[in-house]
Amino acid sequence: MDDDRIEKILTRFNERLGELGLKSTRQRDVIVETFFRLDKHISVEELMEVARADSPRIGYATVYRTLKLLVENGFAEPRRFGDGQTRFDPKVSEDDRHDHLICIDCRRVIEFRDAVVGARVTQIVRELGDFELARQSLELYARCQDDDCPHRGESKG
Amino acid sequence: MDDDRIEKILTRFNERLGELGLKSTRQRDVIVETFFRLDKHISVEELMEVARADSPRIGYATVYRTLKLLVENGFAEPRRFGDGQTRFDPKVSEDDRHDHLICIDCRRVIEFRDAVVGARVTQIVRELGDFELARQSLELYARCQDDDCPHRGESKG
DNA sequence: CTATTTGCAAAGAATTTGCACGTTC
DNA sequence: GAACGTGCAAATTCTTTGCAAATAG
Repeated sequence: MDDDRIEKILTRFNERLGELGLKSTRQRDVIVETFFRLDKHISVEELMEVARADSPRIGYATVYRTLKLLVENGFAEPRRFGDGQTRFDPKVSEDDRHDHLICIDCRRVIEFRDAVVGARVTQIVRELGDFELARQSLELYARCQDDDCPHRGESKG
Repeated sequence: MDDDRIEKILTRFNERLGELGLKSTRQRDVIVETFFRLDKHISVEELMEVARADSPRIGYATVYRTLKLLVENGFAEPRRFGDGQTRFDPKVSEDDRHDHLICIDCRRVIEFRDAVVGARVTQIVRELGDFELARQSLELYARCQDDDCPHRGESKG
């Protein structure tokens, strides 16, 4: 993601913090910028590592707390792909929603966007009753048939 | 789920164990029967508790290991609804797939079945390349507007 | 100045593993 | 009786929390 866009998101986030009576801090800025710069479903560990290049004393707690704020305010979506880790996907607007296909052999993750599913989900929510949809996630677990897929054919999941 | 169906599933599971060179045991039988009798996305803790009514000395490790076997062999699907726990849904056949809507305020979980999403997923997988779909999961996180929903309007997720 | 935030270390929660002993095939 | 499974406790991993010191508004 380019710097301009990141700056805009950061501004939006800091405005939101203001509304909530919370403060803008150097650490939060670094974490948020790093998060959007990396721009993919990233684990806390990966984010920490990169953020520490900027601010070496940033702690796990701060990263977890900042990610929580991002999620609660619609700037990020948590994802679980079945290895033990929670990953986070940046979310700039509703339009940039995407979902994932995960190879259960090689753990490769492929993103895809699909309007049909999105439209149908809207309909389903309406049919189920009076709900306000906050976020959604569709994960497809599959085996890729690539020759370079390690453990090919081993898994049974 | 009725006893007849459960017995059939248990037989299928034990046959599968045989194919893999693994053994049928009293504990596995109890866990599998309990799991299908409860017949809903259940946590390990809940399953343990009920299974122990039958076999008081069953341990967590055995339950985790048996659930893993069920998942690997297509008899169960792991689910994560955003509280810390993994839940498991029984899966008898492809036809009985369903997905979930989770209220982020009251944590109520509503199941739904939708053929449109299912059909579209098949198509998406084909378009993405050479994959063999193993399982899928669609979760919708929403706020219910019920008066008895606790924490109504509090969450920001 | 006061309330919020940070970083650290400790606590907590969920899950996995090592191993001596039991059980199936 | 050889191989696999069980139960326990300890270990691991991920995440949250308590608190004294630092910082933002």
